[in-house]
Amino acid sequence: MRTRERDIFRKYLERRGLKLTTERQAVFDELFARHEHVEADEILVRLRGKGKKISRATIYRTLELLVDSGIVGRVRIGEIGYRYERLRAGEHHDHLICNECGRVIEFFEPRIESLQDDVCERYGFLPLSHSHQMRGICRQCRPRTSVVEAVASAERAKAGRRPHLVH
Amino acid sequence: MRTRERDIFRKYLERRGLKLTTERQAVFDELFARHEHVEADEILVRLRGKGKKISRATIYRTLELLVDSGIVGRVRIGEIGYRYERLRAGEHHDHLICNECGRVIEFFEPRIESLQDDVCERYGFLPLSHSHQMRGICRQCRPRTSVVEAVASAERAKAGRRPHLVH
DNA sequence: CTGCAACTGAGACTGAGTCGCAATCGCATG
DNA sequence: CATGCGATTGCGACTCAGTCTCAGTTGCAG
Ligand SMILES: [Mn+2]
Ligand SMILES: [Mn+2]
Ligand SMILES: [Zn+2]
Ligand SMILES: [Zn+2]
Repeated sequence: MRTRERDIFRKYLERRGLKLTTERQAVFDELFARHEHVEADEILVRLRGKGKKISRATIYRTLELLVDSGIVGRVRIGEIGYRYERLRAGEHHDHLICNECGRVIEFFEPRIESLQDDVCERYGFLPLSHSHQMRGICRQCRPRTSVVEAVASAERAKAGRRPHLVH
Repeated sequence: MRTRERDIFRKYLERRGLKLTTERQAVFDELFARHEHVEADEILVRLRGKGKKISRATIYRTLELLVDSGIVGRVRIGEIGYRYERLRAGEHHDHLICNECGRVIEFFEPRIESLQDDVCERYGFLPLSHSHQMRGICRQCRPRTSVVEAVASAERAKAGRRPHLVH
């Protein structure tokens, strides 16, 4: 399984004169085992839990390679740090993030993508990448959290760790 | 000047039983003096440069209040840390960020905003905030950096600090 | 004037991510 | 098999934005 992306990775390493070591294999396998948004240290504990011996530095170094090769995405989901996710070649998506349960919903809206290009053209800007995410309350959490309560919740949170309400 | 936002801030503090101290005034003034995307430590050195005595902790604490009050925005422009910008009440914008010169261009595209709501509705998601930014090469940097060179540049950068090409 | 909660500065602390380096590996060559 | 050599790894030190603690200060209400 995942031979498609494994090939891309192997070729990427080859082209750079790098080696497909067992450590790099292990990180790859862990990331491509299932689709999720996982942080670097989580990968570390999982691999260690499986009895594999690997260091934190190697995890980070390998993630960098995977991201550069284009088959892994690095996204800011929470306030701090990055999460990594496998990508299917040629596909793209953006994220909805629930402030209550942390759930991550992926979406793709071609009309938004196309309007982005319009905007860039308007400014003579050559787009190379973008990140677009919305934060709020997901379907599962909505019944429990009405609109007014959501605002109140944000209000309350100001005492402790407030959800990242940029803009 | 900026009495509109200053009033909002004052009322915000009042409602919470907090005080409008000289330190908080100073941070407010520095932020609202001109429109830009500035980091916390930059505010510190500027205020110190003006002979004001203020601590880093107070800067951060005040910025948190300003963001909570809704008159200041906190954005991730670079790879690390946040930048702060004054906001005009009721207005909103997103960002284009140049990978070459760091310039930040603000844009607002109502059709994107509206499509965002469509997407959220599709998933039963209640949107509370969003962040949307595109990275690439700005008009000023484009003549010097052709499309192919931009890719090559990204390629080259993989050795050193690569530009944040998420997705 | 007094009391008390809000504030502040200084510096210790946290935690994600990076870096330097010595030991090791994988492989090609003779 | 021995040698050479760049790539790789683990370890731990390090960085740096941001947070926290705490003791001393301020400012207002009673
Ligand atoms: Mn995703
Ligand atoms: Mn802006
Ligand atoms: Zn949820
Ligand atoms: Zn530029």
